[in-house]
Amino acid sequence: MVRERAREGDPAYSLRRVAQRVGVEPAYLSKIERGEVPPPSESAIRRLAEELREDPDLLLAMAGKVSRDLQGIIVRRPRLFADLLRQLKDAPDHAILRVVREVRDGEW
Amino acid sequence: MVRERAREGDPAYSLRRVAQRVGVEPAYLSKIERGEVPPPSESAIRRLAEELREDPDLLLAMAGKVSRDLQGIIVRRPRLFADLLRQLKDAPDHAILRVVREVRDGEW
DNA sequence: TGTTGTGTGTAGTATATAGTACACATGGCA
DNA sequence: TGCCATGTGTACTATATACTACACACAACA
Repeated sequence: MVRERAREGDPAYSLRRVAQRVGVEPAYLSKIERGEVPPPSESAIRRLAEELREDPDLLLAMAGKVSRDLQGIIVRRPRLFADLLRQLKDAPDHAILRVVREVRDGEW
Repeated sequence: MVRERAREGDPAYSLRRVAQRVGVEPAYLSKIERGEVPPPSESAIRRLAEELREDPDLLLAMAGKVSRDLQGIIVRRPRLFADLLRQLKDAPDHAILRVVREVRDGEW
């Protein structure tokens, strides 16, 4: 799953070593990387992301998943956030970014 | 699960009849309503929502779930939407509503 | 040339998910 | 008082999820 073979050459990032540190069987990690098995659990993905210094939300997305904490945010105010997301579904990236910035800079 | 016993008195909305129309066993629906079992699948919740004329996103939220289509929106641009949601996590309702309206009224 | 490390194939398994099937007690009403 | 519909308790069950365990073939290198 896009293990950083960017770390190619660095033997510390061999499949086996990474699997060991992340706490899964090497055979399993191998299959995950090649998409031979369905994506692992959120927690395994998080451990992998940390190990590889990748964005957890990104790796989760590659697995077709959404972080539990984001789901929690939506679940607390489902109608509000459902509307928001569907509204922004096809909005260009820059428009969404602008909203993020607006909110961050406390326009409310 | 908040079956509309608002439809109290209307025998068409007895647990058994609703279960029948929704396509689940009465015993199962009974347990769902009393929280005796974990929430049903998204598709069962949707059928229930339609039958009871309730907002699917709301019923899904009560079950601690987020609609697959909303997840799909996030999964396509995880970093953008993750930021947005975390930014809006504690924003007051009216601020979020304002954003929804802004976007709808094409401020981009 | 034997050990060590590499990735991978096959087989199996524990737990969770999402229900079904049937029996039972209760209350109305004909 | 026999019948019918109501909600519910108990006991299963099928499928998916999330892995482990072990064996194998290959390559380097000492």
